[in-house]
Amino acid sequence: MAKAPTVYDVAAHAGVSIATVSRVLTRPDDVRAATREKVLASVGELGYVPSGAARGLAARRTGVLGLYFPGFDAMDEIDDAVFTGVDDAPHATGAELVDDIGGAAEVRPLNLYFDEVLRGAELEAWRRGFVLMVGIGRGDNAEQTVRDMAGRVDGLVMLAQSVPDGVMAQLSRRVPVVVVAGPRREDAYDHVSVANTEGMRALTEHVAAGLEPDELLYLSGPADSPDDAERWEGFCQALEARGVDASTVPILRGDFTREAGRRAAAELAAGERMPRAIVCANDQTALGLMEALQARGIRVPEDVLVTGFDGIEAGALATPRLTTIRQPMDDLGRAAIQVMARRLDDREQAPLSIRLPVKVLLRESSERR
Amino acid sequence: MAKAPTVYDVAAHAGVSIATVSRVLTRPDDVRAATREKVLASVGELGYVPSGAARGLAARRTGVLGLYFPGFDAMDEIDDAVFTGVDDAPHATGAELVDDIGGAAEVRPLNLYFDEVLRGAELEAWRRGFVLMVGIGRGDNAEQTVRDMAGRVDGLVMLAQSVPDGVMAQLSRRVPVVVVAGPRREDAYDHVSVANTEGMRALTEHVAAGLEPDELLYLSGPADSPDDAERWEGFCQALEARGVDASTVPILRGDFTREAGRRAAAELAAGERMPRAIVCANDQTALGLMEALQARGIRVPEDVLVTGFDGIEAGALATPRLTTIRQPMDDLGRAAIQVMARRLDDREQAPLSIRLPVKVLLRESSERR
DNA sequence: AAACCGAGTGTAAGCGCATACATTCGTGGA
DNA sequence: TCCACGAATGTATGCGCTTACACTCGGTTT
Repeated sequence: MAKAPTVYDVAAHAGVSIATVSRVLTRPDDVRAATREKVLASVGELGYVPSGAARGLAARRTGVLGLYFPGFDAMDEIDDAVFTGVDDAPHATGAELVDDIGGAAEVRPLNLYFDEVLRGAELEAWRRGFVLMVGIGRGDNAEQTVRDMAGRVDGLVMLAQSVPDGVMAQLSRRVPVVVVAGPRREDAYDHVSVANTEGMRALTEHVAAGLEPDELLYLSGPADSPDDAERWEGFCQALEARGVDASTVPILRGDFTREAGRRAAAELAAGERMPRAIVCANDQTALGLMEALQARGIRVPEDVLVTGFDGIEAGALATPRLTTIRQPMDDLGRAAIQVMARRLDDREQAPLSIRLPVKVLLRESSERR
Repeated sequence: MAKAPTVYDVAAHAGVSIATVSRVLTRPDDVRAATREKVLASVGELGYVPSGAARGLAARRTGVLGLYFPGFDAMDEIDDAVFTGVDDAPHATGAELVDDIGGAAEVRPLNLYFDEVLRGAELEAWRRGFVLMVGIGRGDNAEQTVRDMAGRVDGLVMLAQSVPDGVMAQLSRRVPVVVVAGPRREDAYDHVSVANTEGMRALTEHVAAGLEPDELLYLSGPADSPDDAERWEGFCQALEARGVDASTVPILRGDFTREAGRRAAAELAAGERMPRAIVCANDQTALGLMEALQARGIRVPEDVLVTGFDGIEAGALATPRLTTIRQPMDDLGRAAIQVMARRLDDREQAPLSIRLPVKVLLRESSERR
């Protein structure tokens, strides 16, 4: 790795000017075939790889799109404490036998979310000749991370609420910003989200059919989640379409974790009566709830119907399988990149707001018997 | 988004030279406190975000690390066909009710692999002040993708076998390369992998204890997989340590898919006798095998023990829960970045080869009753 | 008081490419 | 044969930074 060759080296080697080398690499058709071959041969021989930095600087476009997610601080601190890594154990190797006595792994929903959106975004970016840069906000320099990214990309796709509004406004002065999964809001950004409200409304209409309002229970997510707000809105719409005042329906506040579902089960078991159907704001909570209910001898769906939201794999593997709403997370990522591409084509057009449809998956956990 | 401010704008606004602005941003301690405050105020006021391209070009370091994986071509073509996206349905929204009659989703192992490694790598990169760029090789311009990345990063972490050796050699002339999960091999690159062999050896010793060689069966992966080769090696070692010639053990060749497990079950059911224990080269295959065996009335583990390799979540949710080997994929990503950081510190040091330990998770699918 | 010193700041030279513009080449028509 | 004109190539500039080096200035040292 002595010293990477530059355009100058290639030009000299091929006996042409650097402009010709550059053209061969960016618009090959502008160069005579014979010249092109000569240059390409030199490129191959020297192992020339153009500098992205120089390209970006000269062309004022980097060909890179950024994908930024907020992270959970707590999770990373735990990881830090456990990990020893290369320096501590350079020769660590071997295998340890462990009697795994079970307890389902707590899957972190945001991660799954992240994974799928990322995959979709990467695919679409690739199709359009972009490279993806990913960043997860962490700790108090989260803002620094996203600023860094903003300086290196042609456009920034951000999960909603991942940075303060003021910061986002500043970043958007430098690069176009597409907001993913945010609340419906009138602002200057392009938005891509899923039909949270419509999905929950359809599911609720199905599940609550024939039930009195007080036979229902809504197990919510954290109060500051726009996702939860939209789902709750859908829940309310379904009831109000039947002329029911949604505020009469009992609600239990959770936080999207499995544990929240377990707590809710405990609370319900201790109370005087059990609802006939429990609509949960996400799958993790619904799974925790089912598990804890069943542990107390309460049957799903015979005694109580349970539904979730997200469509995580564990829901399909649970017993009974969990009725839920599948969000097309990978499409979310793809759509975000598509919207970004459109924005980069024409920076003046009015902000776009895309809403992707969801699928309500009816499974055994909500089956009337 | 009129025109992004540059150092010159900030310098003029703060009444200093561009060198001072640059210093405030890169080595704040070299600047008098009063000056620093003045500059930072201007930065804030103007919403200045430094250009990564210019920085990279001038400093000869980009602060970006690349993570490159090969992809499955087939998978992406399918996605393409299905996806409509923004342009086709700009106002698509709503919810569709679907009776989900089941059939476990086929989880694509490489994706999970990718997700976890990525997560670990991102975490470690962040801790060290790097940003991550991700790329998945696809189609015939896969080489172009990775070349592009190489031009934009300070170092490239690549999954083994993702590009031809020649290409990798060329790339490594430009940036340091760390190979993840590759075969043990003497070459000029840094390597990070998991203890495939040791893990499979430990598991086999446990499972095969007290069994005759012909009561065993090995259900392998594809012939060209270095992972499979290493696992097979561990399997053999375990037997040979007991003085058994591993070549006398029956073997069935699969390809890491669930379907391969189902096929194997059919084949075994049609044959004259059933082994007492089946060691599979990965979890997907093991799960497909268990499922198809049980569908034929063959009980696991009462009639036959089954083990996997990977530690995917579905294995913990299966009935019975699948004995397997958990690879620390996220640690793999983290270690790769650590090794890269070390390499960037000193480019002359001898190539490192790290091997991370695995955990053998003993669960019900291999429990003697 | 002269010479010296170091902290703080400014000046200017690139980094490696894309591209506007200038120049040369090749070709066909007169 | 010569000229015109488009195609192919070369020249030169600047993208927005970092950084080596030069410079200023107040405070020491002798």
